[in-house]
Amino acid sequence: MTDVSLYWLRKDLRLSDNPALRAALSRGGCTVCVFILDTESEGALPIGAASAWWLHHSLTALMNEIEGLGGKLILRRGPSQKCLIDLCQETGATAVYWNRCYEPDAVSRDSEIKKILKEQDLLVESFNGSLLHEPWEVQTKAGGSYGVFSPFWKAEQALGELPQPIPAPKKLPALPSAIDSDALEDWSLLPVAPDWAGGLRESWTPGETGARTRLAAFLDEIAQGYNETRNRPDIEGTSRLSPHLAFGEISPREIWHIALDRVRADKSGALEKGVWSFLRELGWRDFNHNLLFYNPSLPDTNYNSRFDAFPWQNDPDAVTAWEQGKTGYPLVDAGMRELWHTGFMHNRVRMVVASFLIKHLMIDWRVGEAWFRDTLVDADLANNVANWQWTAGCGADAAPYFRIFNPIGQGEKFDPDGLYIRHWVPELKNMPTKYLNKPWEAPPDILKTAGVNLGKTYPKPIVSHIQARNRALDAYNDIKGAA
DNA sequence: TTTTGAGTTGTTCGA
DNA sequence: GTCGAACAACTCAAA
Repeated sequence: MTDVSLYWLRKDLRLSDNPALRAALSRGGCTVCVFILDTESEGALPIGAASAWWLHHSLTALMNEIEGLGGKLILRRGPSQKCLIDLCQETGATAVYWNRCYEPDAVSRDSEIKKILKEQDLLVESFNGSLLHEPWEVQTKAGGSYGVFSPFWKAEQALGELPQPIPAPKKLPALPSAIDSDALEDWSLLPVAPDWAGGLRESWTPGETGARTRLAAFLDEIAQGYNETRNRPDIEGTSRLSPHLAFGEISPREIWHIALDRVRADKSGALEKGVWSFLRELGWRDFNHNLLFYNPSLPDTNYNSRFDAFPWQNDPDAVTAWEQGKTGYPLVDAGMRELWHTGFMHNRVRMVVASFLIKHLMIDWRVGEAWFRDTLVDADLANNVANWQWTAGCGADAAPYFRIFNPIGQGEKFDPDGLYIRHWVPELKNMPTKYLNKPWEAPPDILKTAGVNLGKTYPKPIVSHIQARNRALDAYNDIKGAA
């Protein structure tokens, strides 16, 4: 009679550099891999439609990988705790392993499950499979948690070398007997009618192999110029690894090692600067998870309570215009349409559209956060919430409030030839570059030649930039002295 | 305990 | 067109 171990997958849909999987396998005997679709546990967030699409394809890729190694991925749906207990009974498992999650609801759920399973005399172990360093590893000299990025990053780097990645297993033991598994198709993670996923299919390859290909392409072609190209939505200048990271298809520690190995092998030294800027973004990812871990109310509460008095506007029409990419500001609209079409938006444009919603429209950052979480393939609570609060000015280490992005200037600066705007806002594609970001200033004959009829073929701006800017500055001024 | 230096991503205005 | 300063003080983290 061999021991059976359970490996519970969550945000770690990969075989490489997987400490929980290694622990389960190293116990010998048989390892049952299970993914649970949990929409019922306390605090379980409804998964966004774009993320659901990604999850479906990531699980498909993972199932193929596992079967290729002789194993099987078991799918179950229901409250995590019940599914795990059922599976232990069905398989006779005596140990359960997982890689840790850090969101408040996941932490409390997992702690409870660990306690219950241990009470049943099961061996339970959890690991870090998702962060460079876990929140409690990076501490101030006084033993507290960091609220400012720079010292956090400095302290994190001072922790020393990260362990080498764990190689993927060469084979996975077949299960001794048949174990019930849901069919992935029955989870209905894909859109049926209408099938809006065409843009996603063209843009992405979910799964561990897709993640590695993306990283390799980034290091080969993009990393060297990353410092400059990262700000350009009109060119492929970023890594686009965020959804792969969000689902744990590649570990940040493995990215770290692969990238730094490339820097060391590069005699010219041209890669170093870009790669370090990129790795710093992994530091931000850790920082955001750290913030959420120590501030569990971050998703719905201003980190800086002074903003509790901010006069957010209730304006459903403005929100709809923003969501649909019909604000009349071409860069904002391009970004929102890219998001809707591909489940992604370039980082520079995310800042512009977020600033626009919060400051020009004075809509509560939580409204934008919810929309992003529902539509982004890389939707991640910690990153999303921390970045929205940062933009609003109420977050940790936040942007100063008077930093209000000018949607016109940002377009002229970072999409200088208008390629990005013309792609996502095709009704403006014949506008001369000079007026592309401000079609309302174009003379009538230019508009006519470009086939643009403002208010008909493309909206007039829903707010005036200068008036909206001044209104936002006034509102900030009003809450300045608030407690 | 007090002091000190520093702090992702911008815009506007006036010289 | 380019450049520096103003925009706000406040809080964090370390010495």
